[in-house]
This record gives sequence, C-alpha cells and structure tokens, in this order.
Amino acid sequence: MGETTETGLPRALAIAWGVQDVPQRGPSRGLTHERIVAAAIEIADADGLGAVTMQAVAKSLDFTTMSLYRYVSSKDELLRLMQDAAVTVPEKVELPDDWRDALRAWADLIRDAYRAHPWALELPRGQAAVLMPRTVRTADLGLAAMAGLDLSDGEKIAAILLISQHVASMVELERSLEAEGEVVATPEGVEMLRRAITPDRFPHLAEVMAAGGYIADAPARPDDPEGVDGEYAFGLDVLIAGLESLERRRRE
Amino acid sequence: MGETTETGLPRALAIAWGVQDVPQRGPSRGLTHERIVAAAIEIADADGLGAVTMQAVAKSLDFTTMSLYRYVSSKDELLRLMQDAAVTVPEKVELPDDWRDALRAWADLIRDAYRAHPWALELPRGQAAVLMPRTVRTADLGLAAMAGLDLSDGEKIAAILLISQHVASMVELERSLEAEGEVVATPEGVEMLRRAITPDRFPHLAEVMAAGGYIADAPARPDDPEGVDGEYAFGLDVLIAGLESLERRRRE
DNA sequence: CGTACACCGTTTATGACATACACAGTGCCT
DNA sequence: AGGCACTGTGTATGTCATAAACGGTGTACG
Repeated sequence: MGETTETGLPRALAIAWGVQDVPQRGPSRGLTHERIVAAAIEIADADGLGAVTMQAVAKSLDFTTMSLYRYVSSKDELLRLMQDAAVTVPEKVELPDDWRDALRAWADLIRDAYRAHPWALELPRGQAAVLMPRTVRTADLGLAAMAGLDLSDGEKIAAILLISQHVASMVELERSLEAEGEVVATPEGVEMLRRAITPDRFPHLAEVMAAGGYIADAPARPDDPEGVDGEYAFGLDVLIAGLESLERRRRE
Repeated sequence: MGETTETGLPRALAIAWGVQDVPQRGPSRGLTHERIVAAAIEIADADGLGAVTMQAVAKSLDFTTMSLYRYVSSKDELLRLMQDAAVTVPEKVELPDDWRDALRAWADLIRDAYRAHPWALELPRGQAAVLMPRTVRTADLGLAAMAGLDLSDGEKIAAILLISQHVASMVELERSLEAEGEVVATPEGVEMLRRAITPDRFPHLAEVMAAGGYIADAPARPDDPEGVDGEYAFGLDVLIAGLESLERRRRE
C-alpha cells in the first residue's frame, strides 16, 4: 500500500502539511518533495498532465525513475501534491470591504491560479484535496471575503464550494474551447449538427440555435462578452445575487 | 490520426449522432457501437473507469482486443461515447409549471443520471461533450424548464451550465466522501489537521472548525441535512434565488 | 569507537496497456 | 467473375508504473 499513513490520512496530506517524519539514519537525501513537485509542475505547464511521467520527472532532475519513489509512494501521490501546489494564491491579499466585491476578487484569484495551471482541473477534487494546505488557505480567504455576509458557517462553506466549482468549470470550458474550438467550428461540422438538432426533437434548443446561440460558429474572441468570460461573470452575478437574497430572507 | 472526421468534428460526435457512414463492401459486422459502449459501461459501473481497458471490453464481448478498433478509433473515443450514454434522462418527463420547481426537478434528473454512472464525472466535460446527443437533449429539457423565466437565451444556456456543473460537483463530492470519508476521519488524522490549521494562520477557517465545521468527524449520515445533500439543496437554492433576482432586476 | 541497520540511489525485471501492422477470409460492386 | 473494401485475428512494439534486489552511506547505540 503506502497510500495512507498510520494516521489514516492520505500520505500526500502529511507531506503537504510538513508533518511527515524525516528519516534520520541513512545517507543525506539528494532530493526534496518541493523539487520533485516543482519539476513535475514545470512539465505539466509545458506539455500537459499527460507528459508527467515518473520517467520524465526523474530525468528532468537528473535522477533515476525509481529514486522518486523514495519521496513519493505513488504517482497518484505526486499528482495530489501537484494539485495543491497549483492553487496558490498570492501571499498578501487586500480584499474589498463589501462582501460582494470581495467575493468577486476572490473568485478572480482562483481563476488566475487555475489559468496558470489548467491541468489542475483534470485532477479529481475530493475531500482529501479540500484538506490540503493551499486549498485550506483559499477557503480561509473566502471566509474572510464573506465576513460581512450574514449567513451561517455551513452556508459560507457551501458558498465557497459553489463559487470555486463555478470558477473551475469556466476555466475548464475556456480551455476546452481553446483546444478544440476551431475544430468543431468547421462549417461542415456545424452544418451537420444543425441538421441533427431539429426542432421536432429539440424544440427549445433548436430555437435558440436558430437565433444563433449554443454553437459557436466562429472561435469566440476573448473580448466577446457572450463568450466564456460572459458566462463566468453571469455565474458570479447569479451566485452573489442568490446569496444576497438568501441573506435578506434570513433577516426576516 | 482518426480522431476527427472530414467534417472536423470529433468522430465520437458523428457516431453518437448516427451520421457516420457505414461501410458497404466487406463482411457483415459482428459488433455495433451500441454493444461495445454498453459492455464498457457495464464494466465501469461494476469496477470503475479504471477497469475499462480495451482488453476487458473485448473479452466481455468475446472478441479480440483489436477488433474494437474497427468500430472505435481510439480508447478516448470510446470514453466519449460512454460519457454521452451515461447522462441519459428518462424518455417522458413531466416538468412542473413553475420554473423554480421545474429547474429543481431537472437538477434531480441529472443527479440521478450521475449517481447511476459516477465514473462519468471523471471524464472531462468540454465543448465536444456538450454537443453529444444526450447532453443536447438534457439542455433542451433545461430550456423547457425555464420557459417561464424571463431571461435571454444566452443567459438560460449559462444557467443550464451553472446548474449542471453544480450537480456534477455535488455528486462527485458525495462519491469522494463515500470512498475516503472514513479514512480521513481517523481521530489521529483529524487531530493532526486541527493542529495544522491554527487560528493565526487560518483565522476564519479555524474559527469555523472550532465550532465543529469543515472537517467531518464522523462519516456523514445520508440523512444529515448538513451533509452533501444539504449542500446540494443549498446550491440549488442560491442559484434559483439568483436567477429570480436577476429576472426581477431585468423587469425594471 | 565500531558495527549494525535504516536509508540512499540504482539496476533490472515484470506486467498492464494502447495501438501499429500484416494476414487470411468475406461478400458487395463493377 | 473478380477486385477490393472491409472483416476479425495474431503478433509485435513501445510506454508506463512499480516491485525487488543491491551495494554504498552515515547515524545511533552498544
């Protein structure tokens, strides 16, 4: 095994929090978790998560593949560490006073982080991920942003989850459009889809498409307010308006 | 290559829409896309996405591994087809009149689908996925649910995206808690985390944790309103309230 | 102060897997 | 009637993650 420590925690958690006991007896270590993770991230940034193999990481550090296993008990563990390292938020952050503006600023921070390391979106965001240091810090910052919002703790946590998932989705969509956007937008391709999505089978959507929606004919320009940026902003608007209305309802 | 057709579309799209031209000249085919996808889904349902290998799928159909490649140009293509088949929504659906109730019902439908095939959440949801038949049908249904809502087409599409992403996140969280929940909840593990998440480094979150929040001490009981079900409902509330408020603002 | 052993980085080996390629049979189209 | 597009198959290759065994190293304990 090796995936979990005696504490029952995924070992990645112990490593990330720095509570993994360091061996005392042997020769001094030639590597550190930090260097390994940094090397892996560099590869992922350059060539995608698929290029991150134990061999590639090791070679970039001038070590043998197997040497990495002295530090990381599996590739999965390495990926978890990478995930945590990817969601870094600046050290010092000044959040606006109004919780609405603060939440927007907070969302933008996360978006920047994901944009910087888009491969992080391919990794499952589960409970273990939520307990990693940077994620915890990000959550803390989110709570700070909502200081002026009159909701319960549990609701604030849920709101954080909600918003961060929204940001993640939008960056992922953004990425996917970037990658395959031009491909799908081939005139023949769009034509085929228009033939397939007929009003009798998809009455509502077909209407939208007839009005030019849903399928992007042209690769969305970055400044297009109707593009992913628009959906990002729209989602934030809806979420914040929803929280506002919930708070108002709560007050009565 | 083989990943895309002459139309520029991912071949999976053409197959799923049934517009892939069938070969005429050779021996009759012993398999169909449907059977292959069904077999793969059965494996994924039983043993997870990791158990879906070309060999395993082929064996379950009593064919050779390579024979699958006569129908599917790559494993990735098979996965895309599986993804589409997984998000099936019942044939006949009666949605409530009020758009709020309708959206809730719609969200529940998606949740059921994801719960039935949780592995679908591990596959990237990009643009190509959005154009697959079942997803299109689901989107159409979502639009139907919002018939009584006074927003623009683009906004409704964005709302659909928003809600379905929320549902996906919650089912994924649910799954992850189910899988690793007890593990993290080891007393020693929780203790370690409490020591790491100190008030000076994480002032807001530490406070929440002191009040018993954020970390689940015990595996969440399914009926716990504070559990994932609670967050699911909370998210829906926020989203719907947000849409409501947006509509109200629009009316003025 | 020496020695045992825990730990280092390496070499070699194994077993999944996805997938390319070449083959022998099959049945529609000309 | 026969070519050829296509079928399912067997074999081969290359990439990976990872296990196991090994000789060197330095710390802790006798």
